[in-house]
Amino acid sequence: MVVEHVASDADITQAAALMADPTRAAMLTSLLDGRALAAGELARLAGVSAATASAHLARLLDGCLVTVVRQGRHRYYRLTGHEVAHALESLARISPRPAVRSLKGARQARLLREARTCYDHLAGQAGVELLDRLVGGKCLVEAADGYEVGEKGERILAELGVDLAAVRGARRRFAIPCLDWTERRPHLGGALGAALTERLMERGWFERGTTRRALTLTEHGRSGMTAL
Amino acid sequence: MVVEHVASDADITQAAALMADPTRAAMLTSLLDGRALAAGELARLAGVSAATASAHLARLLDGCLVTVVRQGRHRYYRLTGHEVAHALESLARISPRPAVRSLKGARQARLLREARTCYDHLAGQAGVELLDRLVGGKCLVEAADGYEVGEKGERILAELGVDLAAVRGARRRFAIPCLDWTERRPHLGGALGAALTERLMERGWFERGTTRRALTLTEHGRSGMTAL
DNA sequence: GCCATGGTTCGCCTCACGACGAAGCATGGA
DNA sequence: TCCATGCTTCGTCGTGAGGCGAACCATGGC
Repeated sequence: MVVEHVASDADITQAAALMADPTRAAMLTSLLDGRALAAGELARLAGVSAATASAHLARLLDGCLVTVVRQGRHRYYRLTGHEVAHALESLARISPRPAVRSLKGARQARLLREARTCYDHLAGQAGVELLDRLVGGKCLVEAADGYEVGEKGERILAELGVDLAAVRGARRRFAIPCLDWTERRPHLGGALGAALTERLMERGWFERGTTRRALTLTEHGRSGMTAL
Repeated sequence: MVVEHVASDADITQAAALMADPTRAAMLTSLLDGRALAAGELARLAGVSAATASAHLARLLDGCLVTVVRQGRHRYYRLTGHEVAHALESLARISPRPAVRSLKGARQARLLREARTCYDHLAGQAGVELLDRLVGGKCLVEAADGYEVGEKGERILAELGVDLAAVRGARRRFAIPCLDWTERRPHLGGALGAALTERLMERGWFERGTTRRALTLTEHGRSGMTAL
């Protein structure tokens, strides 16, 4: 009899070891807001090669810290659940400085939930609302392969500056529902989602926050959104 | 710009790395109940040599996960604060099984708080109460070097089967206050604390729990305690 | 069917970490 | 003063984890 609490210890070391590597920690903290990110995106964020990232993601997957969803040729990784996020936060809270950062963190998380970019298109509460309004107003109609643009939609998108012909020409799915991981409902992804987001940014509907992927809906954007 | 959240990441990896090693995890979980344990005790619990344990403890100290108190030739290590305990618990909660164990853990922690052994003497609520009663009843009186036994004390200790002469002959401090890390008040340590605890166990005041260091105060013990 | 792109697998290298024994300090008791 | 004990420091060794490039699958668009 050498060690007590054997079972607990094993669990702790397994999870802790997965979080102990800088590369994996960068990946995990990037996923902290609940989004799902593609493997390549995570590799870029962590600053490692695709091969290295793949190995790390496989280990995180094996340790049940993340789950993966295949979507086309992408694999979207996401934290398994709030326990993982919770553990990451409690670890970050240890050492030098105390509670100050946690307030900032909570505020930042809230901002990210309100509106953010998901890779290159709008997500968060605002993203989900936008898709709701576009579909509800028959601007977009569900199609076999995502969404198609209705008559009213063509007019509105043109007004917003979206070049539909160019969007259709992109080497990319046209308009697809993308599951929003904080709202658990879809927002608009695909080439159209990206182009529309770009135009809305240009027209001042949103402003970039401190985190770069965090967005805030401006007054102008709010009135534009309700007018849809 | 490669990695976001740089500061957080660093903190996470540092703390996580310290918890990721099985030896350190064993030490940390042994300290989870808030006690302070001597370096040698931790080495034994983790199943490593004194040299190895020393190196690990130095790292834990450096990472601010534990603090140390020198007491004679012993060095008592203890978790820095509840954040550390919290992080350990949240890590243990990840992976395979969900909440079931946490209930068991909470129960066990409560049992340990009520009564336990601190190396070889009584600690926890019962340990603190015992010292309170012994001092309150003038069985023990404070001395320069801890406690001395009063007239009434000699009689009572004899009744309980404590061989005072033998205790005084031990190569060890006679009777000292030992800070109880869950109650934050002293219980009785030293040779007398150990001998008295041994006698009380023999007389059935306490029964060993599942964790071996956990004790439960029996009815017999309860009446004996109040009669002091 | 062909190419471009996103991910994974494979093989190799490096280096940091953990383990131990022996030796070195400190403390406390006789 | 001397010894026993508790813990740390030092030197050495072995293993394992992380990093990369190249080659290998899978998917989607033309």
